[in-house]
Amino acid sequence: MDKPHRKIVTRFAPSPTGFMHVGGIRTALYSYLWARKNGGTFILRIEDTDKEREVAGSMEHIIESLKWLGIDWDEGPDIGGPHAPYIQSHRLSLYKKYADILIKKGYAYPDPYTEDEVEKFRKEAEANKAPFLFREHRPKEFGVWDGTRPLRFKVPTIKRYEWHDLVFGNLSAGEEALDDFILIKTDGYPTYNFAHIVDDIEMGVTHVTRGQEFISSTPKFLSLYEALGEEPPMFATFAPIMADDGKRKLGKRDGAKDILLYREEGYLPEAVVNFLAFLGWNPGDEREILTSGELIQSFDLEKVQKSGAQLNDEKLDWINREYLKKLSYEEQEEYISKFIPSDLKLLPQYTNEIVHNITPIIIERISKGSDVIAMAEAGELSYFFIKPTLSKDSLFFKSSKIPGENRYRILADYLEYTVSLLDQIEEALFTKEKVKDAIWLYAEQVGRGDILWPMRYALSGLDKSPDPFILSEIFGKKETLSRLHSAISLLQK
RNA sequence: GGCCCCAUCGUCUAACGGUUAGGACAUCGCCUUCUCAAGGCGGUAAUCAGAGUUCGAUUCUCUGUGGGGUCACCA
Repeated sequence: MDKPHRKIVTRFAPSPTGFMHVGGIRTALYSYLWARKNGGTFILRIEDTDKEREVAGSMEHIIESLKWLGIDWDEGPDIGGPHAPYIQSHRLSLYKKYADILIKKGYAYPDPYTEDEVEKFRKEAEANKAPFLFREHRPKEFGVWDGTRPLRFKVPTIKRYEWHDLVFGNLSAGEEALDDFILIKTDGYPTYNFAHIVDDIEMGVTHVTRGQEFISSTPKFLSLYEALGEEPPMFATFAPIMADDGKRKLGKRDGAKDILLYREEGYLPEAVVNFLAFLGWNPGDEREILTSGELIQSFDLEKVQKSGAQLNDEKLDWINREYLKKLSYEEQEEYISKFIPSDLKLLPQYTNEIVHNITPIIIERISKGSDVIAMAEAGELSYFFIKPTLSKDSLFFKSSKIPGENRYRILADYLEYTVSLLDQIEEALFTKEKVKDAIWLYAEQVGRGDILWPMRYALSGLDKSPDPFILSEIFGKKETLSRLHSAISLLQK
């Protein structure tokens, strides 16, 4: 392995056509990790040469997405840099300069055909089941380009190209992959094919990371580098992230969602980064949870998977949970309070102390990234703040093991005795251990299910909830007894 | 249709040509002395098919099959 003598420069170059989803983010992440691993430069460049498809606000949205994930860049549209500007539409004179060089060298010419004529050629090729090649219709004489016609590249040599890709290894393509593509459109903007190469040359990009869809146009890029007399960069191509059925590249139609939605759903940025890094790469050992520092250290483009990977939401949930557990207590508290619905926050019962107390059990109960929201919506959080509305039927139903006409009175008696036991505990010592000790002997005698369920239900009002001991501790003695009394009086009616 | 690429448990993946094919998520079972969740322990589960090379193929070669990409004044 020879050491690179040039500083490594990578770039992420999205076009501002909407939000970022996992596919684009993963490409950005790999590019970023590679630059950071090698102490190189990571550039953010905006490729806005298609004014038709551009969506207003996309650039800001992309920047926000990357920042949320902690992916930062050394040069970019927001921070500038030695190769500014970093927005292609602000660099038109540069593309013109390169176009003139190509014209001078005889490697560019105005396309003499109308769009309809070109379309006809394309149809003919299709009818003959042959790939469409513009160069077969290349005019004998090149006219003078005045900007009213598209400027086309004249492929210098028609030959088979072979090149090395960091991910895919040795690749090659035949002559049919080579064609006279458009450099500058009639609207004056360069095409991606032209602009990205000019920029990569100008910005000194050493490693081009990109999606698999660009493999087949690589010979065109290579021949353009050749015509310009420039050394091409290293390529690292990534297989696409696949949709749920594993058969199609994940697209916005398949539910690929805005990466920022993950933030709203309660996923931590570190978890999303960890998850995406592992979608098509792994450190080669059995670690699954890697901090971004460890990711940078272990990352290797050559170990990136060649085949497309499917999104696995459950694994994301698991990773997110792991990160949630790693947060400090204060961070967990902050995280939880962000997801408590605002109407609950307006209640007089809502206090920082309660949030503080419920944090560990909420964290423990989160099984999905979006569970916090789900719990909030289902009112599962609210029982900490609002005294539950109980019904006699629920108590009866769940405690049906107690037979006979007197079951309500029996239950009430149980709860009364529970109250008397708890009442003996000092308020300051009202911990889950103490409560458990006090209740347990009694519960063993009476029947655990019979007594623990009504107690838990009286406290939470829910079928499924944390155990009654932890609930008692969180509510405190006063509130615990008050809730038990409410249940008793209901049963005595 | 031409060209290019890919192929290990359901999913993400590991394995100098020699491993009882490993791990993680999911799933199933047990434990965690009431529920749910979390946690602990354990189980089920894979080399696309067929040839060839080799003492020996997940690994190398070929063919087939399946899948993906591409053939724009989109990126």
